Amino acid sequence: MTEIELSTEEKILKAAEEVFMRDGYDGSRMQDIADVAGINKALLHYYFRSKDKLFEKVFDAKIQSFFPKMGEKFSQDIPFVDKIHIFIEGYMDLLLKNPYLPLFVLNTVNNKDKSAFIKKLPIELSRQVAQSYYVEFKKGNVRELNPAQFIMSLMGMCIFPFLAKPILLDMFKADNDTFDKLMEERIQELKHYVTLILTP
Amino acid sequence: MTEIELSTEEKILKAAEEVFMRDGYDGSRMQDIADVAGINKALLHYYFRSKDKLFEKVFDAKIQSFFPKMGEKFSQDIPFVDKIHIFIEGYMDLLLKNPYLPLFVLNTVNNKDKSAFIKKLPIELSRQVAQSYYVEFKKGNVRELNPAQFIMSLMGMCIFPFLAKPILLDMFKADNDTFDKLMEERIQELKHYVTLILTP
DNA sequence: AACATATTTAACCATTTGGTTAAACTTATA
DNA sequence: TATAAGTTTAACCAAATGGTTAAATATGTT
Repeated sequence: MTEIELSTEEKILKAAEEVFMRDGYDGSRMQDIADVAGINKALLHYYFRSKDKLFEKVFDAKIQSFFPKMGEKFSQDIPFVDKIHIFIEGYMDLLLKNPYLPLFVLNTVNNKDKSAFIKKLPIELSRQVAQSYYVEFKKGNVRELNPAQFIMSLMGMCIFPFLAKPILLDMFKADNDTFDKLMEERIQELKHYVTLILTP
Repeated sequence: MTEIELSTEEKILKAAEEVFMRDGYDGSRMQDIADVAGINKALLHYYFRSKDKLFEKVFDAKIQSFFPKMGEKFSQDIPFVDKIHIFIEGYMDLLLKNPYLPLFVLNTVNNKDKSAFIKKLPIELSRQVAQSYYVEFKKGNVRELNPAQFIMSLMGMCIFPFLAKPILLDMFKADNDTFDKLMEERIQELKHYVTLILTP
């Protein structure tokens, strides 16, 4: 295990990500972030002027690391159902590596002071999916449905377990590993569901 | 329109519900709740000793008003698919009347200081659904699947649009009424989806 | 070495916030 | 009407919190 020395700026961003993800914007304390980063509070304000600025940096970084990967998938010239299967695999994989991200993003867009952050989300992606659906529908390869409703369902099915994770852990008396295994299983189950929904 | 004079306690609970739902626990201010209730802060502490106590009262009241109605539905002796259809109708209806509730509950159970609140949720309901599924599966009336995965999907499909509402409003350039109509439509669409998933 | 620049810290400040106190006002009841 | 109990308020308090300042310490450059 080679210890790589992070720069102070990187240490701060890493700590801020951890704390903001765990405690939310309002629940996070600058002192807390400083402690986790192993520095003091004034240094935090030296690097990132304010809590708001720091939060925006963290949010941007997470979004950038998360969504772009998804976009490419839909450019490929393969059947719509296969695209959705690939989406499910890729998305669930990202969620397994970033289990707190959904609540983080949803809280941000629902926060009265942070609703402008909606503009940072890749909403074109959903249009891409809808367009891709219609192409395939005209070919008679998929059942008739409202693509907007389908996308909401798809997202909901993928994301929900991560939002409700504490409830599920309690319900199944499970630990993190068991949860991850359940999510791995889930990938197959969801692929099955969407096939049933989409196949004419 | 007959104006009904609410008691101070009722006014406080109503205001607290509004503020906690909108701003979350950490984002809510006792002064804010007092203002909305049209009283002053000391009176708030006279009726409900602390922010924590008040929050718990609001949480309990919302949970009580929300979940019990769902339980009865599964006692009826009708086909499993019909039970799920009735669940979708009832649940979406409750969500339309309480659009902020999902984020409120999910934030609460994910909050490090509030995870004990998980115990207040009706997790037996999901066991009831699972049991109901197996009875029907033995009769060969439903496809083979993992009921836990199915329930997560069902909940996710119902809840997700309400969590992502600000994003959807922006995406569709829609207002609240349009959103509600989209959700009414969604009831039929979801009933269709679960039929496809469950029918052998 | 000398100088400038970047980094780090302890001490401090103003505001916000949950919560308290003591006094005043209502209401009902003996 | 006197008294007790419940209700309401203004003023206050201590702790927490985001943010600032000025001085100290490294680091690199000439």
